[in-house]
Amino acid sequence: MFFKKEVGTIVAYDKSQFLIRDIVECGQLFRFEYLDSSTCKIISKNKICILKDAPDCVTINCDDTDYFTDYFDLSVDYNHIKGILKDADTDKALEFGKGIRMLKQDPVETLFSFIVSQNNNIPRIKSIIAGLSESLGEKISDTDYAFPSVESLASRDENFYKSLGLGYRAEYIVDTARRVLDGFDLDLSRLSSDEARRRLMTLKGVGPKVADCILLFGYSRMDVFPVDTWGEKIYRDLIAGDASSSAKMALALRDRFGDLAGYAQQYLFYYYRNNF
DNA sequence: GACCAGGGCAATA
DNA sequence: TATTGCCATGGT
Repeated sequence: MFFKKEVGTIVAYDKSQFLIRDIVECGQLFRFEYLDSSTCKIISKNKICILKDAPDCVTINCDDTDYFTDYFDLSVDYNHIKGILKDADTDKALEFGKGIRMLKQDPVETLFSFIVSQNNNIPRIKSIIAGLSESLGEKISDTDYAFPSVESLASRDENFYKSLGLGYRAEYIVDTARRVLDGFDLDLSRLSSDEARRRLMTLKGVGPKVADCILLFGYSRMDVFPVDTWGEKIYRDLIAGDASSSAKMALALRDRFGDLAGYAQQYLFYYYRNNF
């Protein structure tokens, strides 16, 4: 155990496996904002936390310490996981992103966020999601808004989302919001990851890569390995010199890392994206 | 002013 | 089943 809960604060003591920068910049999260060089605000669903970096620890200020203890996956020892994943191919990535936590994000927020993410860059994804939240989300502080509910997302039409800069993804948001309201079951707990992936892919705007991101970040399915342009580079370096179809590359990478594929993917993605 | 971005869809073969 | 062109928009 490397954390302590107090009233309104969680203290994470082990900075060899908990670093603000690695957590927010490794590509899993879009709702964060640096307040100064050592302070960062994260909004998840309808909850806010403030992370502060200190010499020997990181403090997490929030109203709901139980929620964020789970959110930051604090009961898991990531140094143990890194020990299992460590080999000549992963060594540098594990060290580079040593402070990563796999955030347990809200399924609805993850679903819509990663529909927005397709063929898009991270700064623009962040600004679009901020716009969605400000225009449709519940106000939760003087300056902050919750991620919109499915009901509010379904209440607007395609033109509204185009005006927010969503482009051709506008219809995906409208269609998916209506599907969920119409009874699409977001409880995937009884399904295998392959079954869950197939079901998510019946939603418009959700293909193999986005489905894997939703499973990994929204459902804590660690046996998936989302493959995008960076995943392709990782495949070429670690598995084979030539690229294959994204489905086959994802399968090969899953096969290589097994139940820890999702962790491996995050360390490798973050390392590749910042070093190549 | 290209080129790219945490890709997916629909039309082809 | 596997490939190909297109898609809106803004960051770099």
